[in-house]
Amino acid sequence: MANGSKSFRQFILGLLTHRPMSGYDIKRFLQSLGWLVGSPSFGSIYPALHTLLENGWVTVEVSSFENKPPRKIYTITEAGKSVLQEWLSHPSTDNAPLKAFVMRLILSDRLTHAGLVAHLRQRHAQVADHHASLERMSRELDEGRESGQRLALEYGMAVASAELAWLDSQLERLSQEPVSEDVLESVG
Amino acid sequence: MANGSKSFRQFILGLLTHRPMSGYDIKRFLQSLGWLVGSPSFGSIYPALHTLLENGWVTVEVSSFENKPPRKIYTITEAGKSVLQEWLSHPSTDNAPLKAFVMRLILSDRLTHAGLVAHLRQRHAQVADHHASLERMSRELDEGRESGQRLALEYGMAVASAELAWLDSQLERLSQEPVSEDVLESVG
DNA sequence: AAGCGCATGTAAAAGGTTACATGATTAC
DNA sequence: GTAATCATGTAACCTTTTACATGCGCTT
Repeated sequence: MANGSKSFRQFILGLLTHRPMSGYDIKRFLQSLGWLVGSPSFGSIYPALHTLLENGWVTVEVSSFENKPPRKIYTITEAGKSVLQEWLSHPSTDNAPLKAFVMRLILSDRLTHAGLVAHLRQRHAQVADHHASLERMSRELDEGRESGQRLALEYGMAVASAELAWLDSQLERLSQEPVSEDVLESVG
Repeated sequence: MANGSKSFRQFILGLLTHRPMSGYDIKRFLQSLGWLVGSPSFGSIYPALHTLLENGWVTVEVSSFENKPPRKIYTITEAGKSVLQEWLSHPSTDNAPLKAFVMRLILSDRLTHAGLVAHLRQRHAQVADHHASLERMSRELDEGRESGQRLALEYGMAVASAELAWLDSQLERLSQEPVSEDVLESVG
């Protein structure tokens, strides 16, 4: 494929469902999100937008806004919404150039209730595996030796535990909450 | 530089201070560590080892071990220990191809007590910034709108909080614990 | 008119994965 | 003898960063 990875273009396309944005807007948004999704450079953002445009999934409009240099505002098209929905419908089996879990979480407005639950559950399973792996390594490690490695394992387990707790609480909340109209809608 | 990023070669070199390993060993070790540091492929591990060898920072020994196919065991040299120490001595200002914090944590055996504290403190400051950024975004977000984004922010804050708590507890422990001989030694 | 912040763009280089090729050893 | 696991290696490809180049509009 031409420019940027598929999942990255998909994510940008998804962001444009929130509101029309320029490349600069996207950069700032991702920057403030920090390492939750990473902070891609302009060198990957602009080409990705060009590809989305070529595919007809977005439209551009140059907008000179209040004494500011002209900006290119990108808006998602119906075709764009359609392919996005198609992408979001099948769960991400592929690997994650940017943190796939958070990307999908940010776009979870466009997921069904069941889709969101499935996504959280899948993550829960993965993190539980990860935690178990670290715990096994920790047991196999000699007492006293390689204190740095032990420190890293404890760090990993602490973070994984917190993530599992959060996922549990969200899944709990989702199981109690009545299914709202919002999350049932698929395409806007 | 020739093969692999500098920080990746540095990390591999550091792992060899624990014990001599083959490329295969390194792969399995990183695999069980999961996404704590990422799981680089053989295509990046072997070339990195070759570069370390060319620089004279490691030596190889082919070892046919108990009915198994021959393996190339890499051992760190004195020159290797020297450059590793040099790398570890100045704090990582540069960006992180693999998770720099965890990499350094795993190698923290070779850090001084003060060096480890500094490393944890630096991470603490970064995570605190990150958390503050997410909190600010959360406040700026309209109620009810963009529920996915809010979910992602809460996720990020939950994980960041847990990390801060862990870092606090470790820094607390390190401030109480008498400085041991182990962590004062720099080169073995 | 020089400088700065905003904004877009692109080519080259770096970094890493995928896919393939090779070969030894054990088990069937 | 052939399949499976262990083990090493490499080249082509993909993605992303780095480092530039460009230009508008405001301020001094």
